[in-house]
Amino acid sequence: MEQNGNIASVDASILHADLDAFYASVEQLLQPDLRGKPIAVGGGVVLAASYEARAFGVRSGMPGRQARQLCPGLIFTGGHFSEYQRLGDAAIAVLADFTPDIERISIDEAFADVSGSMQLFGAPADIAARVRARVRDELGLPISIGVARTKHLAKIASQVAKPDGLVVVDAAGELAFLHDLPVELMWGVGPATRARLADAGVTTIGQLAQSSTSSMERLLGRAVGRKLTALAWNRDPRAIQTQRRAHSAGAQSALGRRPAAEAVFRPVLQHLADRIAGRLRAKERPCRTVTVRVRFADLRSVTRALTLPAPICATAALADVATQLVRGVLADNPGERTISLLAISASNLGEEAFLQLELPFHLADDGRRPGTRRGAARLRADLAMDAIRERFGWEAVNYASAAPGASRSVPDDFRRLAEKDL
DNA sequence: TCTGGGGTCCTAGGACCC
DNA sequence: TCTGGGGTCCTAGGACCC
Repeated sequence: MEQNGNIASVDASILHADLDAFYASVEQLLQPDLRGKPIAVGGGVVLAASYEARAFGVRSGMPGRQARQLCPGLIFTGGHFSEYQRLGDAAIAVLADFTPDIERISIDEAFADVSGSMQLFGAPADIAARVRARVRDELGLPISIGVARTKHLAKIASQVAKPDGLVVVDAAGELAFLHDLPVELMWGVGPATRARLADAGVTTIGQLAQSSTSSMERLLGRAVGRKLTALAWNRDPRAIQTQRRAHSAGAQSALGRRPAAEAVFRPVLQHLADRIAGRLRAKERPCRTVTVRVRFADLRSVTRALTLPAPICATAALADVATQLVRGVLADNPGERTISLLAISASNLGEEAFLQLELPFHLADDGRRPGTRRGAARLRADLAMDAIRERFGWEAVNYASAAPGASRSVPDDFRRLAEKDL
């Protein structure tokens, strides 16, 4: 179109593509008798709800019981985990046929910058239409796309486009499009921020734009206030990040109501540590900081972190540090005798291959002295286990002290869908 | 008798160093 | 002896997103 690349760059050329009600749509694709019906993926909690179910007020994250009350005919289904992964990847691959500049946000969502693709494939709006048609024809799934000059606006546009739609915001119409919308459509405005803004009389993005940055900073804190005013004027030129590595890896398990006893929490921590440490070893990214979270029966939760002098990636080392931290939490909260959730997170991840470290550090029983010989033996055992799992599947071997499937929690296959690349 | 599980970023206070 | 400031790392908690 234009000879000058700079002119193209001010056009609306960022796409945000978002598969609609993704897990629910996959189930309706695989089970044709469920099409047109209110369905939910999950059980104890709704992980995804079809649009037919959303019409009754069913939302993801909602307890299953409440969802059933809102929608008596609701059908719970799910379980095609490998199909979720395959179809999510396939949809992103369609996008990748039009541009290499893709930032994948999750299994069902991605940004794409097509500013360099226009000579080959036409205007961004045409590219978006072709992506939608191909995902529908080749995969059988509905996908909504927003097109705008910035990521944030493209994201809002795709939300407005749902379900199964396309919204293009051209450069001249940005603020007119934005300012009538409610503040909660902005990335970063959740229940707490929405309530604070409402108390100040701000419910639309336009009203937020009319407020001074300093008043928003006082109301919401420096970073949030500054960010939201920038977003309200569409002054947020963040670039597509094609290569993103996670900064932490974690795992958690809801327990129902269990006594706060070592015999209860130790096997759970062992299992969580096993899952996390296996990922760290697979990507050769040992961690230096270990954080645990203990949630009590009343849903109050307490976190405790420890940063080690050297990185670790042995399952037993991670489990031991986590156990000591949980002991500390319980000792400091003697009134709490019931726990409802345990979580471990590993952060401060190294870039170096752990195999090239001198020897893995292990926090000894006195909490200070490195037990390097023990650590090396533990790591060798882990690597042998990793190799067996690589060949025969994750369930083929286990630590005797771990608690596989300890509660009626989500299957590990499902958990893996949400893991980000380390 | 049931409020999941994987992440990111920000804030505030304290320790420590220069 | 008193006084001051900036930078970095760490910890605990909170809000948010998918």
